[in-house]
Amino acid sequence: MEEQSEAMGSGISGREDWREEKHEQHAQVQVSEQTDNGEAHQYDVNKYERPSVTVDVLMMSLRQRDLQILLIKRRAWPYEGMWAIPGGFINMNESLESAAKRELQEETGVQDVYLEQLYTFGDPGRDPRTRVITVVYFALLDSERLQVRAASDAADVGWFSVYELPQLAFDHQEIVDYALNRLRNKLEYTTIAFNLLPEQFTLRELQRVYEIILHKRLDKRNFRKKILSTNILEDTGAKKMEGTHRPARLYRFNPAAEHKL
Amino acid sequence: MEEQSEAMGSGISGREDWREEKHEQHAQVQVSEQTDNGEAHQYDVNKYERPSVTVDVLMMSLRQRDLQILLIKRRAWPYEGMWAIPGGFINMNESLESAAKRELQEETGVQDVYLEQLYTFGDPGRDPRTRVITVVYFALLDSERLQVRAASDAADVGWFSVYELPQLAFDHQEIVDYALNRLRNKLEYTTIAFNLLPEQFTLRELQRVYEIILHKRLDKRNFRKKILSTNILEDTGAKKMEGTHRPARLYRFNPAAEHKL
DNA sequence: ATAATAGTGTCTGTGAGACAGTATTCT
DNA sequence: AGAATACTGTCTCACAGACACTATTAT
Repeated sequence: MEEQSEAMGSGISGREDWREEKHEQHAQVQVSEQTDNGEAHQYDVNKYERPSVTVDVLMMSLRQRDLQILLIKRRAWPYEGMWAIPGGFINMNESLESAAKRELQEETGVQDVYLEQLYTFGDPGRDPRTRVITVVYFALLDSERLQVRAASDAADVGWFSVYELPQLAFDHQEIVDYALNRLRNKLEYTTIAFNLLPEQFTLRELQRVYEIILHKRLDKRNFRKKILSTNILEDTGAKKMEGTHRPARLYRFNPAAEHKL
Repeated sequence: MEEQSEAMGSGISGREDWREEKHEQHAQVQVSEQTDNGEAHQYDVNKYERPSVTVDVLMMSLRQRDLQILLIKRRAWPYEGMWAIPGGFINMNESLESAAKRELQEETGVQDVYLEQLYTFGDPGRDPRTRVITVVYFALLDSERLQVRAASDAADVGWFSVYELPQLAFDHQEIVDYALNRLRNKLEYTTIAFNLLPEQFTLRELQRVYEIILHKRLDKRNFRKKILSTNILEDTGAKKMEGTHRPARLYRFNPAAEHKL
C-alpha cells in the first residue's frame, strides 16, 4: 500500500500547543498537612521537578480495505518532518480520557468513538526536549463517519497503513506495534471489531475487518458459523446490493447480547 | 481472613517523600526551537502547569493460602489512618519501570520479581492535594523470598487479603479490582502464576495458586492433565515430604518451553 | 490399620478448522 | 450464458469438564 496523505481538517493539532501557547507560571499551590506528631507543615506541590504529561491518541480506521492510522507531520525540532501520533498536554482539570477525547475531536471532529487506554510510555530520553510521560489511548473509528471530514485539506495530517508506515518520530513505532498487538488480541475475545464498522454491515464486511487486522485469510463458513452462533448479530431485514451479484444481508450489532467471542 | 499487619522493614516508604523532602525549584530548561518560518523561539518547559506523576506498585503474594497485597498506613491528611498502595514520585532520570523497581526494593527489599504496568489513573480530584497522575504497576512475589524480610517490625506496613481489604485511601480499591482482574485473565493464557511460587513446587501447590487467585476450586485430574500436557514443567526428581502421607514430586518451571496455556 | 494427601484414566460434549457446491443478482 | 459474490453443512480432532479409585507415607 502506498502512503496516504489525505485531507483532514481543523488545523490545530495537539502538538501545536507545544510551540504556540503563552507562558504560564506554575501555580504555587499550598496545602497544609499534619505530620505524625501533629506539627503543621506546608505541603508544596512544586517541591519536585516534574515531568510533562501528554496524552497521545492513536486513531485507527479501516480505509480502502486497509488498517490505517492518523499521523501528523512534525514541523519543528525534534524529528522535524517526520510523522508522529497526535497528542497534547493534559489540562489540569480534565481526566486522561477527556484529554484523549479532546484530541480526537480536534483531529477528526468525531465524538463517541471507541476509546481505550493503551499504555503509558515514559522512558527518560524518549523526547530530547525534556522528560515527557505520555499516556497513550487508541481510538477505533468507523470509516463511514470519517468520510465527512475527508473534504478539507492539510498537508501535515494523513492516514497511513499500519503495514506501510514511514519512519515515525520518538518511540511512536513501538506504540503502534503495541496497539496492533492489543487490537489483535482483543479481536479474538471481545466485540471490539464492531467499532470499525458503520451501524449496518454485511457478514463479509465483518469478516474483512478480522482479515485486515489479523492480516490473514479466514474461512468464510467457519467465520459465519462462529459469529452467528453467538447471537450478537441482528438481521436488519435489509440487504446490500452492489455490483452484479447476489445481494448480502445487512446485520446490526446487538450489544444486549453480552456474549463474548 | 483477618487482617494481616506483619512486619516489613526498611523504614522509608515512597509516600514519605511526599512529606519529608526539601523544597526544590523547577529547573528552568530552555531549548531553542525552529518554527515553520525559520524564526527562532525559546521553548520553555515550564509553560504549562503540570500534574504530579507518581508510580504506585501493587505487590501481590501468596501468604497463608491467601492472595495478599502490601499496604501502607497513611499518617497524614488526606485519608489519614487509612491503608494505601505504596508509591512515590518519579525521579526525572528514571524510567517508569525503574521507579517501580525502586519502590519494590524500598518496601520489600526484593529484586528481580515479575513486574507489569497495570494502568494509569489520573482523574482530577483523585487526590485532594493536587493533580496526581499515577502509573500503577503490579508485582508478583514468591512467598519464600519474602519470608526473609518478615522479621523486622513496622506498624504501618502490612499484608492484607485481597478478599478482606480495609477501606483504602484514594481510588486504591479500584486499582486493586483492576489488578485482580488482570491477574485472573493472565492466569488463563500465560505462565504468570509461576512467579508466585518458589523455584521448586508441587503440582498441588501450583493448583492452589490458581484456586486462590480464581477464587474457585479446580478439579485435580483436569488441572494436572492440562498443565502437564503443555510441557512447561520439568520434573526435578526430588520429592517434597511433609506430613503423614505420600510425598509429592517437585517440579520446576521450564521457561524454554514457550508453550502458552 | 488409619489418616492424609499424591497420583491416575475415561467418557462426553463443544468448538475449531478443513473442505465444495448451490443461490441470486446483473449484464 | 457468464460473471461475481452470497450463502450453506459435514466431518474430524483437540480440548474442557465431570467423575472415583489406587498409591504411598508416617504413626
